[in-house]
Amino acid sequence: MSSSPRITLKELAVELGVSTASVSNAFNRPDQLSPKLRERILNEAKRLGYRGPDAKARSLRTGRSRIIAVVLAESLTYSINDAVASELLSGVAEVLDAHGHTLLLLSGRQHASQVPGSSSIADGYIVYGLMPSLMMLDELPRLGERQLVAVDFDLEGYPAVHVDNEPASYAVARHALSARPKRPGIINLRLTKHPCNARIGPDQELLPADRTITRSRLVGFHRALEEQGFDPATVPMWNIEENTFEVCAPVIGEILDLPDDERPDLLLCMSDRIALTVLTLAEQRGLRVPEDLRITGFDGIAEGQYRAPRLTTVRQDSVEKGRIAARMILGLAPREDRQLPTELIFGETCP
Amino acid sequence: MSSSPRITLKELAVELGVSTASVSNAFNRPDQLSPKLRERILNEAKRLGYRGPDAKARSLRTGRSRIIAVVLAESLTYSINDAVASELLSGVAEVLDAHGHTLLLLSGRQHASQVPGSSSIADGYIVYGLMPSLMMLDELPRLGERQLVAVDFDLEGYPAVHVDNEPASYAVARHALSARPKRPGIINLRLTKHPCNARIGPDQELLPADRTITRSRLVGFHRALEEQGFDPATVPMWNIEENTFEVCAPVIGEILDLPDDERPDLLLCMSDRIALTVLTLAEQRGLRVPEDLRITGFDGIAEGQYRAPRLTTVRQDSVEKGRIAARMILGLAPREDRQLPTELIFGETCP
DNA sequence: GCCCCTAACTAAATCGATACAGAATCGTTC
DNA sequence: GAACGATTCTGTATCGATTTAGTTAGGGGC
Repeated sequence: MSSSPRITLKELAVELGVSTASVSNAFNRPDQLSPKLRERILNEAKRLGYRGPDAKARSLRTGRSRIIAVVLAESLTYSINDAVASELLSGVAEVLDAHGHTLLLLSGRQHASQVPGSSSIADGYIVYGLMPSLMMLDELPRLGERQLVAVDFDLEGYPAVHVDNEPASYAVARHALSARPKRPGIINLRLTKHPCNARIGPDQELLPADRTITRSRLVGFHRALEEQGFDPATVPMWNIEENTFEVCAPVIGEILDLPDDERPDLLLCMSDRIALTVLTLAEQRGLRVPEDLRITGFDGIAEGQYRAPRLTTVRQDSVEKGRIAARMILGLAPREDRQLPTELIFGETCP
Repeated sequence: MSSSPRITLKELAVELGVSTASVSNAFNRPDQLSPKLRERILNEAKRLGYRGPDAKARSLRTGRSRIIAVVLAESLTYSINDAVASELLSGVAEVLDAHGHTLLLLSGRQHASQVPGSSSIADGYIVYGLMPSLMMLDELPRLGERQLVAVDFDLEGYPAVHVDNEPASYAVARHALSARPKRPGIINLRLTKHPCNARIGPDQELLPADRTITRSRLVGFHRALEEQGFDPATVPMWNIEENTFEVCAPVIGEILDLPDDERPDLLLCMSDRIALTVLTLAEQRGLRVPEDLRITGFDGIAEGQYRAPRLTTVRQDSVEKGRIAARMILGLAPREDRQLPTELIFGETCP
């Protein structure tokens, strides 16, 4: 209502003839002053329209803001819409909410180009799936030691929350290969060092296995392939840069339009979004799933289980990942690497 | 890396033998000092691991934080998962992102119980669907004048962003009634002044029509009903307190379990979530849609259009609502009430 | 060589609170 | 009534930057 120059704690103190300390205490530590004075202060505050201690000043003085930031690899818009990312956010939000903290969303992209340090208002950072490349290596030393948790990637010196990507992708690939497909193929997600939205040639440099989840998933796929007598080096791979239909579709279209004797009859996909896009485009082309083409995903998003055929995939509990990361950042859980179990889902896209 | 006591701008200035003003300028106004000095400062900053100006201190001094808060009526967890709310967020995020702002998520519930003013760190507030009841009337005077935009409800003195709820619900109801159902019913969403998750009796007090969108929707339904010769007072109504399957299901179960001659053969629902729950539960009971039961929704969420039968509903562009609200808060659009158009979708649940 | 103007830099006030150490007040107890 | 401890309250340094007004240095014109 009143847009008049905001009144400050000090002015309120002068008005009442008490010290600023008492006014501060009236709001923050009721036990430090008499109930009578406290009430007088609170009444006068209400009368003058004092909004309570200014959060900016308080956070400067105390060093804490009760804000936890989630730094997202992709744009905010993407992350809010992406099923997996929003599950993570939901888990984080649940814990923060319960402990009186609020959630600040930062996109890794923007983060990079912005004025350095613009983000340091939060008490802690949950970094989700940021590539270790990018600006992160420059940017991260800015953050203190105990205020960062990595999710779905590894970062030297900070705790990370993962699922067991390698065993999980091994398991799903092993299951898929048990049907003895002739021409398996792999569709990766953000696996190459440099952006690449196409087939991966032999000379393409990949991200290191010990830092990124997608590389771990590939290791699992390869292990299963080898076990079944395939030479992983000869199994065709494609790379997708962004986990959206729009970005996936062209690459997948090319795969499906290969001549019959070159087109894979099994596609191991690194995300459900990719797998669902394969499914949609395959159906459009009149390919039968799973007869002509078997498909597996990774994530276990709801959308994959609604429609028929249901996706064969690995379910990971992203909500729980978010909860754990949030608890770590709030100091409610030990700050140590965590690896969550996954669950194989047998759908109809690869029975 | 270094968890050592963070270095400050002042210490950096002392180290370099220059004034704090120059260091500040080196980061904020390159044109205010010689390139040579600037480079020297930046190098030394990097060497000492100075993270750039502290955001807390800066925001206190400048009065701006480049943070915009979205205050959500429900819990954060709910809002992130809810299709409509997350569309809104996505629109907000898109604009904020493009203009170098970040997004803080606050839940209206928490907001109420927390220390007053705890939220005032943001430069502006987009309040989404908060009930005018609750604590809002107490809490809001805390906020300044030009830093608030209401979405999907009205608040004296602040601009609001809506869709044309009354005409839209009139249109969908009119369409539904053209099939001449015998026993129409209405399932409302958060319409009663006091919580009520059951049938609404004649003595229940409803929220005022001029402030809440659900009440406007009811007005539209009633107008269509009257036009078709029904007395709105005799048309049964139920109320749902939270737009989730779990909360909807019991109430809807009761409706569907009514004896055949009492069970509505048309249910006008105030959200797609409600309508989809009706659809699911009706199918479970072996009711035929639309033969035994016609259903209409409101929102136009994707989920309603994937499955068969597709939902007959009204599509509102929540992403655009978010964009507009964000532009208003950033001062990129005039601060005035906006009413967005909707689109009637003819699905199979009420052909 | 002198004056003046611009560019480069600095000193110090300020943003709005919190929290420490210490002062005043009060009621007990001996 | 003096001594004492607990309670209540105050004065002031401090958090880490930004910004205004002002000072110094450098360069051009005559």
